[in-house]
Amino acid sequence: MRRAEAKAANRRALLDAATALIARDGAGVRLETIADAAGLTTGAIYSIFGSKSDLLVAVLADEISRVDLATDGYDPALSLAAVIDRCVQTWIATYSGYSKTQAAFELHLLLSAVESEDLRLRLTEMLDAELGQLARLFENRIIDPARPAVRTSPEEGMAIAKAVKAVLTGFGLREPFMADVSGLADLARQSCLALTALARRPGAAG
Amino acid sequence: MRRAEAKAANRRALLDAATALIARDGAGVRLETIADAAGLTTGAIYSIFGSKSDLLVAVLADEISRVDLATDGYDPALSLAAVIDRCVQTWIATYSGYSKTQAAFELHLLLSAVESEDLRLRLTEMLDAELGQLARLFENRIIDPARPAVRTSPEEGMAIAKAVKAVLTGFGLREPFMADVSGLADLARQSCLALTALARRPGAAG
Amino acid sequence: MRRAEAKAANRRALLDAATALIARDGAGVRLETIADAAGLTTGAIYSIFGSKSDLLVAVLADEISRVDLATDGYDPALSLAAVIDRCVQTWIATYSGYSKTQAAFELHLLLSAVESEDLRLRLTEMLDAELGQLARLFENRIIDPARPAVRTSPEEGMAIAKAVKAVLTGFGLREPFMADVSGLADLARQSCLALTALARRPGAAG
Amino acid sequence: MRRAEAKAANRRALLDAATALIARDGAGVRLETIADAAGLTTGAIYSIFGSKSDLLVAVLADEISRVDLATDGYDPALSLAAVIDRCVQTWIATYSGYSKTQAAFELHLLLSAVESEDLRLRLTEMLDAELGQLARLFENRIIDPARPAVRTSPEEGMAIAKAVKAVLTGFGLREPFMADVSGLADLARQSCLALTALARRPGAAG
DNA sequence: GATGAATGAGTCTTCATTCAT
DNA sequence: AATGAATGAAGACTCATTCAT
Repeated sequence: MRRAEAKAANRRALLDAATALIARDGAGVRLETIADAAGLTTGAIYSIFGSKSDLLVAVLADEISRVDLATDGYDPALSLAAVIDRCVQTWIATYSGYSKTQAAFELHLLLSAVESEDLRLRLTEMLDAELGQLARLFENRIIDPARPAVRTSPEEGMAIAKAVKAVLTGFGLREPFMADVSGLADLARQSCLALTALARRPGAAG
Repeated sequence: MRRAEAKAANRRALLDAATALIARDGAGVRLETIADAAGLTTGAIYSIFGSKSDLLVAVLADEISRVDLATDGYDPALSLAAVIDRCVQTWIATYSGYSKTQAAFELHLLLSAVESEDLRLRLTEMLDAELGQLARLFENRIIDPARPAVRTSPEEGMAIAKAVKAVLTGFGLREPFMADVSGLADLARQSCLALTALARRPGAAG
Repeated sequence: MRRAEAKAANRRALLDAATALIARDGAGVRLETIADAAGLTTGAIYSIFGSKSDLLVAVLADEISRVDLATDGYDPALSLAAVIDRCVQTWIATYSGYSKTQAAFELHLLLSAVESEDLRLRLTEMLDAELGQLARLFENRIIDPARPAVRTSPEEGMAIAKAVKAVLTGFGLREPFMADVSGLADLARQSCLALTALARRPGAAG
Repeated sequence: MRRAEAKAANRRALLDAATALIARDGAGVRLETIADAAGLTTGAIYSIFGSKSDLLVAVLADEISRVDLATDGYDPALSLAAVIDRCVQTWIATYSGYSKTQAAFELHLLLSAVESEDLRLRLTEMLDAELGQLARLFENRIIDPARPAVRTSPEEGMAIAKAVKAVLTGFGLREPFMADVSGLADLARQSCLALTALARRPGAAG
């Protein structure tokens, strides 16, 4: 089984090299650059992934699966705000932690997917799955600690998931184009927390 | 001065053609395609703009200046929520109105800006100016109609401007990758309105 | 007659600008660069010269006519060596005097003429005329001061003219590609003087 | 090692095609023309040489190395005149033998080298090496058969080398621009032989 | 399974030239 | 006579992809 092991190792090396290079230079990186960084050749990419597009998809899936892990094991007793806060913190830690390259990475991939129908469809699938996970995290949550019986509906969970993702994506995308980024992470956090309003029922306001 | 007029007309024709084509096919469009659509030749693009990169910048500036016009003339008496609502409505009308092409257009431009340092710098400048306009729109606004004397500070105006822009950008970017987009515009609107929470002072909550 | 004067002035300005720029950048210079340097536009070049090729010919003719002037008025009593020496001195003074740009200029023109049949033919004509002048300068000259009656024949004059021109051209062409150019002008001079041997008859050696 | 062989063969085919085409059409030849003539594609040129400029350098180096071979194995006992004569004969045989194309070829390369700083520097290096070889060929040679002990110094060898090269270059360059080229090769030969005068010491004349 | 040399389609850019003003 | 905006043909270079080894 040496062959299989070697192939898996090469696969991982290419994935890592691609992730780092896409984050730095965008999805426009040359395959040769990626192959060189992984100590292989472009031919290996075709042996393992089949095409550049497929490599991008694999890189994206790999990245999303890492984030997915982070959405596991949230205490069902946490309030909506607390869950949102943890999600955002995780997101910020994940993306800012890698000194902005990770945020750039996702943006690069998302944006290049706009150009490719093939990539777009697969990405839609993956993002939808991610959204579903997030939505489940946000449903059946206490909205107002003063009224613990009132919980978010699945629809509200999905709405909040979409909104949270949009906010994080938006901040991530805008960040490279902002002259003053001080306090931006905190603003992103506050903005996400403000989204709890999406679950606040008219009747509850009284 | 026929010459100047002709040049201005050609410039506009190229700008319009480029805007439409970038929205449809991305910033990767061939210059010849743009030139053909404008009834001119690639040489004209170089005569007028100097390079493809400069054409992109011009298209972007042109587009932003159109949006700028939309931020003029807001009644100073409007509440924060009302102003945000109007902004979002304008944005939705502008971008959704063009059946997704405009959103795609901005994303395409952002994409190419991420790849090009030159473009990124100029875009930063333009977006900063746009953010400033928006911030001024949101400052000194009534937060809670019940207490008309309490107004948003310039800092809050800027924070809300950044957040609103992030939300709209995020929804715009995510939209092409969502399986179910029904009610998305309304969700975007509600999300932006939720951002009024960014101006709600701790002391005011009591 | 203002028109004619202005045209002549423009013609001269373009000629000077072209000469300087070709010497610096080669015959590949853009017409716009030349026009700019002359304070005119490319259209003016077409009004005055008709085409780039014609401009190059005009520049060349202009340059040769300047050198022609230098071949006038040589004392018929001078020996062959003395005449050669004066020619070389003049050449060196002319070309080195302009801090190497003039030599580069002629080389640029000669070399670009290799590419264009049209230019080549006209250049052949002009260089032939120049060669004829030079040949007349070298014919009927005293070869050996000890035997003043023995003179160079017209054929010898032509042969020496061709050889002198070849030597000067060769040094001029090689010069930009030499690491050590110290003493090169003197070497060129000595080489030309050595060419007097072309007129030394076998019988004269005894 | 079939791969390496194939690559070497392709390299040679491109070099040969480039040499022939540059001689015929100048350094301005299209890469596609060269590739076609070699039975390859432009991509191969980039794979093997990296750029057009590098191809030109390779062609030049290749050509010079061929001439280098011709400077080997000269009998140390030959007199200066004899060595010069052999060099010139070789040169004439090489360049005239190819019915003007080789001369044109070198001129074309020199031309493009004048325009490109990069090429110029590399050419300077190569020509300097060539000059060194030639200089060694001319040093320690008998100047006057009557006085075999008197030999050329290294400095004289270098001076003669420079002069011989200049003469040959000059004749090569002028040749395409001469109306009457009959006897030109012989004139070039006689001119080079006349350069032995550069080694004739004042004291030796008595 | 990996190599890497070669492919070949794709596109930006340059610039001599034209011509309406 | 000069302007300068536009033309349009030409050509270098890139890079994802293929395939014989």
